[in-house]
Amino acid sequence: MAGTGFVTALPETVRADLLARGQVRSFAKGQIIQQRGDTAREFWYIESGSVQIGRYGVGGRLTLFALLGAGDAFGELAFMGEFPRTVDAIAGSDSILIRIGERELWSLMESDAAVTRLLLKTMALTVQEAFDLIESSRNLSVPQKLAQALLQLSGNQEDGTQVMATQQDLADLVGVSRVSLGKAMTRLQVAGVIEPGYGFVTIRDRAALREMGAG
Amino acid sequence: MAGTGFVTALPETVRADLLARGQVRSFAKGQIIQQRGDTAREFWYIESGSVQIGRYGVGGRLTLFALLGAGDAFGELAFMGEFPRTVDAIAGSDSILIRIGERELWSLMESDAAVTRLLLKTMALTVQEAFDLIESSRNLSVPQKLAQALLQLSGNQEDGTQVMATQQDLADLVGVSRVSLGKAMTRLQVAGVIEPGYGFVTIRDRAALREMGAG
DNA sequence: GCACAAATGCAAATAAGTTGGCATTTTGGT
DNA sequence: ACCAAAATGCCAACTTATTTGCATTTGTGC
Repeated sequence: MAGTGFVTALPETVRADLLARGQVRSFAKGQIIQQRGDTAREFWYIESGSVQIGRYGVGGRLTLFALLGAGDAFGELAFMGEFPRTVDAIAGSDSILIRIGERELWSLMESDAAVTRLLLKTMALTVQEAFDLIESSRNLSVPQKLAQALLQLSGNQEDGTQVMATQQDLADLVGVSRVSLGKAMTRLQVAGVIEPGYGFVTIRDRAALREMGAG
Repeated sequence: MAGTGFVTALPETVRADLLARGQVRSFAKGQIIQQRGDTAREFWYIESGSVQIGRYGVGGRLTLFALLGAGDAFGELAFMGEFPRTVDAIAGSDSILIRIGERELWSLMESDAAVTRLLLKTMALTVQEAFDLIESSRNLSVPQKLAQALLQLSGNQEDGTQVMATQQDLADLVGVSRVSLGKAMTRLQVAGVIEPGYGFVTIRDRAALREMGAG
């Protein structure tokens, strides 16, 4: 369980607060949680399941910015920016989310300065990771980009973790075709750092993966 | 004069405050204003000149995130995020900047809530534009990307404005080789929407440019 | 106005990725 | 155990962009 790091996981203390104040919502796989243009300013915490953050362009073309997992949160963007949502959020699998409304979040921020600081820091981090994504998408080969994506998706787990994502998911995230991603996958496999599965990828050697992503 | 919109221009009232509290610094073309890893948390306002925001990777490879101009500001990122700079800032031409230190900015934020809100909104906007950049870099052709970049760089000026940037600058910003950018430039030229110059580009038809960038 | 640096123009070879289509494998449900 | 859907593997033609190298133009400083 871990996101791309795009929205960092919240500390336990904050999580408890959110669970207490928020409402539980469940979403079926593929269901839309929010879409571009929504004016509702809500904050979401992922209790279980996974959420895809991206944009559906013309022609059904999908641009993924992040694959979030349990423990991740999202929605601080429209909240801070005071403008409509500019990204779509879709349940990547059957998921249970905690919804925190605008008012609840404000009061939470007031009652606990740590929450505010966290949101700010999170947003700043988001910018950095967006920059990282831009930089890597320009200067790295597909295998390298895949290596980085898998590192992020596997969080800080030990070797042997499974990243639950199809090759299509990863392709949308990395920004290449499924064909190219498949080839990159094979490259990483023969290098012995990962083991492809059906709907998931097993991380064999994080250290080597990190090395490939940097090179 | 206008930036990519990455960091929106500040309102006049705030500008006056900054000028009053900040220190004037001048930088020669090519001079480094800040670089990755710097721990100083400063906020900069561009009085005149231009600033390149990006990263110098291995092999001297440059990834530009924004070309800022007079009226733009930058530096709120490390400020909010409370971590070292993760981008380089370099004077694109002889420039005069106003430096606002960490303490001054804090007091400014306290004395005027509008400043805080502005910084937040600016940062949220930055994220959105970073997402825009990612999306367009994946789904658009080079001419389309160039059209978008030129639109941003020309701000809201009327037709006939000159964007001061070399083809190499634009290539680094758009994320393609100079050759590819040159071709795209020609395409836009024959379409009659721009007129390339030596070190600058004249915007002939913003409406048409917008249309090309979207298609 | 001359020399030099910077910026642009151009072309062929090369590399990388996409597209579209189809076959194969795996999984979950009945 | 079987079937349908989902995911993966694979191929060839095509498109796009990069690389390398050099020529030409434009601007700047003496």
